[in-house]
Amino acid sequence: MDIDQTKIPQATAKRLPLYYRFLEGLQASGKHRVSSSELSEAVKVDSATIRRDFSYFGALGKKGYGYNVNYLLSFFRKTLDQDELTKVTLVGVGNLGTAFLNYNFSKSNNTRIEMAFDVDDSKVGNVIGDVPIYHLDEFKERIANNNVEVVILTVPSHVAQPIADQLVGAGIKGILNFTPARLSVPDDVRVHHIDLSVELQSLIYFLKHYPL
Amino acid sequence: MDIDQTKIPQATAKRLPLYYRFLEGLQASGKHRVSSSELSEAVKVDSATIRRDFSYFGALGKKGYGYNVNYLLSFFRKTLDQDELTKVTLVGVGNLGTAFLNYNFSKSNNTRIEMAFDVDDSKVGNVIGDVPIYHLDEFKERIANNNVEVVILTVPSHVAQPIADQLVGAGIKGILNFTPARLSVPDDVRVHHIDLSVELQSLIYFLKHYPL
DNA sequence: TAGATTGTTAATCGATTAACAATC
DNA sequence: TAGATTGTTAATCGATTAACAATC
Repeated sequence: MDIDQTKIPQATAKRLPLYYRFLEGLQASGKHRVSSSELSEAVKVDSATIRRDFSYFGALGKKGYGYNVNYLLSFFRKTLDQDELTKVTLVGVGNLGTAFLNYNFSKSNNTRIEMAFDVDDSKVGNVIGDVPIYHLDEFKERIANNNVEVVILTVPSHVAQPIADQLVGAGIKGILNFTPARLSVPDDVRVHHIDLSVELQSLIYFLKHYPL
Repeated sequence: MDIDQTKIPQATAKRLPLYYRFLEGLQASGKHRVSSSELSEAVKVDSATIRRDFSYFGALGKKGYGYNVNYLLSFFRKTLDQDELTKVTLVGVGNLGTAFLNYNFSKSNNTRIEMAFDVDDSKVGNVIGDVPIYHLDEFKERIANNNVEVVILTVPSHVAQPIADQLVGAGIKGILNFTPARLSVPDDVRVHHIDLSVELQSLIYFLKHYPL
């Protein structure tokens, strides 16, 4: 029943959550109206890019006026499915995993870390940041009952691939991979990779070799 | 004394640390020779892209043979300044900050988190993962003695901008920003932004709207 | 030599952005 | 109307990749 959004560029799609979050802030502060140049200043994206991004969804603004905050927000709420709760699971309750459980991502969002998994029996049975920790062996049965599609993967890198295989076998369709390992997954599984050490290394490289 | 590397595309520069890490693994496993297609399989980057990336640095391989692991590795070691230690500081010892301190990034690398800072007196004076925690008020004087150029920023988002201003005032040139806030910094300061919640949101958006 | 694999050419693709006519 | 700001055109830019001549 979707309008064909296939043509929306990936770069645009990646910015949508950012726009959304800022618009929430605007609404909370009671603003009713915003221009692409104000938005640009706030989210650090060129104003032409913002107008172009919005235009993929039709004519959302009014010439000479700008955009109506409430309208834009409710439009993006639908577009981003902010009404449906997306259930997320975390696998690997180490340093980083624990931080994410406490952090709890979800703050006022449509996502919620429902459960976490680990193989360490001293962690299994505990609750961190309201999230219960189960043994990884129970993964498949637990998510089957729970309709989970996305996993945040924070395990040691040498077990990342076998565990990813297990997750995929259990029906997971999206993995947010914080492991250094490059995962091999079937075509219908989407992996977004955040490689913290590469990020730090490349920042340093840029600093030394691309003076501003 | 640098060769002019200004022309190396940013996309290439971002992949260098990745190549480097994988080559270290190859060397450790005793391999002497590797082809662009083997590399491609491992790091999930098209083999033509890899050859193109390498070619920015000259002819690093041999036709019909591939690349010599040791040679490539020592070349990239120089290029990535893996011999110089880059001192890094972490600001904001909350959940995420603590995870990074324990995690310690640096594992066998050229980076080391030297110090951490927070404003919470119950944290100041502690040591986490060998890293001492100081009060943020001491930031400027402590880094002045220490030659630190890069900060990992893991503070609450509502204080991110004022604290960034303070860091910049102390002479910091690179910030790895884990805050949702979009930072305004002078032109000569480089900010890489990792927005965890946007990453999760956009993964979910892709899953729902870009079926594979 | 025969086989393998590089380095590069050339085409394609996706994303960005200046500029401005349209129009509220 | 005068002023402001959109939505879009057109140009530019940066990155990717198929294909293949060169050559080890």
